Amino acid sequence: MLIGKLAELTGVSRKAIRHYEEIGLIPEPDRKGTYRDYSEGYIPIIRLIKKSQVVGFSLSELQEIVERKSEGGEFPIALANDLIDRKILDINDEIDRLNRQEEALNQLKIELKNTFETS
Amino acid sequence: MLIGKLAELTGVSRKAIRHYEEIGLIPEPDRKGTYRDYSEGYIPIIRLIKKSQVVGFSLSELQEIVERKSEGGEFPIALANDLIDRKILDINDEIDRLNRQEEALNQLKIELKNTFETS
DNA sequence: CGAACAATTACGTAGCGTAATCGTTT
DNA sequence: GAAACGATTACGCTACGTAATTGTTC
Repeated sequence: MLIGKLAELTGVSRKAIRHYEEIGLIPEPDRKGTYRDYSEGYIPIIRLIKKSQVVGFSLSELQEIVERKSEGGEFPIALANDLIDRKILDINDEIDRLNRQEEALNQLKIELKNTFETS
Repeated sequence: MLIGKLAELTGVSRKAIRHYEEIGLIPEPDRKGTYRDYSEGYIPIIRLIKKSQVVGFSLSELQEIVERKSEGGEFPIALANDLIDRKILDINDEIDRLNRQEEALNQLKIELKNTFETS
């Protein structure tokens, strides 16, 4: 199928799909003339990338998993679990950071009030 | 003072300071020959930028406040309060998003387990 | 041949870090 | 003249969006 069809079926833009190819995340498909010609096998790969991004993974973090999937090997469960566990830790760190930012902002509000309030 | 001194006094890199100038966040300083020559007034401005970044503000969000400070006008309290309130809302949205991501990741772990576990 | 689709650059986004090359001040 | 400091490009990073221009397939 052509790139437009793959984009439609996966909900991922043509530009994004070409981007994945450019950075070596997915293998280069065959060409029908100058047009990229994707096999059905690309559908689950693109979908996996999309789903993974939604839960916070960057494209570089997906390299190894996607590679193995593209090679048709079995899904690397242990690796996936490790990535997930690390990502959960990262997310919690980020949440903590944001909570501290919020705290600091509330402090700032109070300081501004005390400094400028005409009471 | 030269840029190295300003960088040292504020804890902000020379490159960052030049960057603020490039994007019009701070006014162009005088030159002593080809060297940038900063007045004392730049110190609080650079420090304000740094502090604001720590609590989550982007450089573009600081444009208006920094401009007024550079012009020597009085500090725009109402504007600052609005920015802070909006930022707090943004942070809470982001925290919610991260919590949903974490939830999704935990779901994913369970699914992987159910799918591949040899029990 | 025209409609529909695709291909290939290339710039923009945020905020600088990191060279690389070269001029300046003491 | 050397040491120390500064200046000016320009590329790198994240993940594509958005043109702009041009070729291709039916």
